[in-house]
Amino acid sequence: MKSVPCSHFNLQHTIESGQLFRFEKKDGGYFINAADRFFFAKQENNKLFFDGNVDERLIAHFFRLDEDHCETIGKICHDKHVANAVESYRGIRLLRQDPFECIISFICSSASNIPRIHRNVNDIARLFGEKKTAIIQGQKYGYFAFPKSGMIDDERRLAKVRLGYRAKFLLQSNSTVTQKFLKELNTKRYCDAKTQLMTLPGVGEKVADCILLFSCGHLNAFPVDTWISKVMSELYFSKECKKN
DNA sequence: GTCCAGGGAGCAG
DNA sequence: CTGCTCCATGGA
Repeated sequence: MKSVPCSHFNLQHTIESGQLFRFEKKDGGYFINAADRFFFAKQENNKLFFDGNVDERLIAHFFRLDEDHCETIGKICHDKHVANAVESYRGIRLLRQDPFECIISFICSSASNIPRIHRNVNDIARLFGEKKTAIIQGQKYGYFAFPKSGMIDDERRLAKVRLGYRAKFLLQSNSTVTQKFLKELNTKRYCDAKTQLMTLPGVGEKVADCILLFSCGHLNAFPVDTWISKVMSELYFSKECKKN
C-alpha cells in the first residue's frame, strides 16, 4: 500500500472528531467517503497508508499534512485549558472537506445526534449521489459520490431520509447554492462569507462556522455548539473563576 | 408516554 | 438584541 509521511498527526482523533460523517472504522483503519472519492486510510506511527481513488497530493491536502502543525499548536497553547485539550487529542487536524457536502451535512446536524447525522448524510449520498467504484487492495468497492449542488431536488425521495423539519431547509439550500456561491465562500473574507452562508435556511451562526472552518479555509471561524458553550461557561465564566 | 438532542426561524417584548 | 416556542424524528 502507498504511504505518505505524517508527523504530528493522529488519524483516529482527526476522523472521529465529528468534522466528517461518511466514514467507517474497519480493518485497523478507516474507509472514507469525501465528495466523489472513496479510500482507505491507516496510520502506523509516522506513516499514513492509503489506497483508493486518491493520490499522495490529495491525501496530504485533505488531512492538512502540508501544514506546520507545531506552529499552529504553539500559537494556541498560551491558554491553560486549551493546552490541556491539545494534550488530550494530540495530532488532531482540521480536514479540507467539500463545501457543498459540508453545508448539507451540518444543516442535518441541527438538534440531532452523531449516529443519526451519520445515517442521514450516508442516505442522502445513496439516494442522490452518483454510483462509482474504487479499487482498494485489489478489491472492487461500490460507493456513492456525494451529490453536487442542485442534485438533491426530489422532495418525495428526500422524505425517505426522514430529516424532519430539516428537509425543507435542505431542499431550498440545494437550489440556492451555485458553483459561484461556493467559490465566493473561499474568496470572500470570513465575515462576508459567513453572512452569505447565513442567508441559507437552516444555516445559523454555528452551522456557518462549521462550514467555513471545515471546508472553506477560514481558520478563524469558531463554531460554538452546546458543548463548547457549556465548557466555556464552566472554565471561564463560573463564579469560582477557576484559575487552574 | 416523556424528554431532549452537534440549532435555527419566527415572533414577542 | 434577548428570550421564548416550535420545528420532526428517534433513541433513551
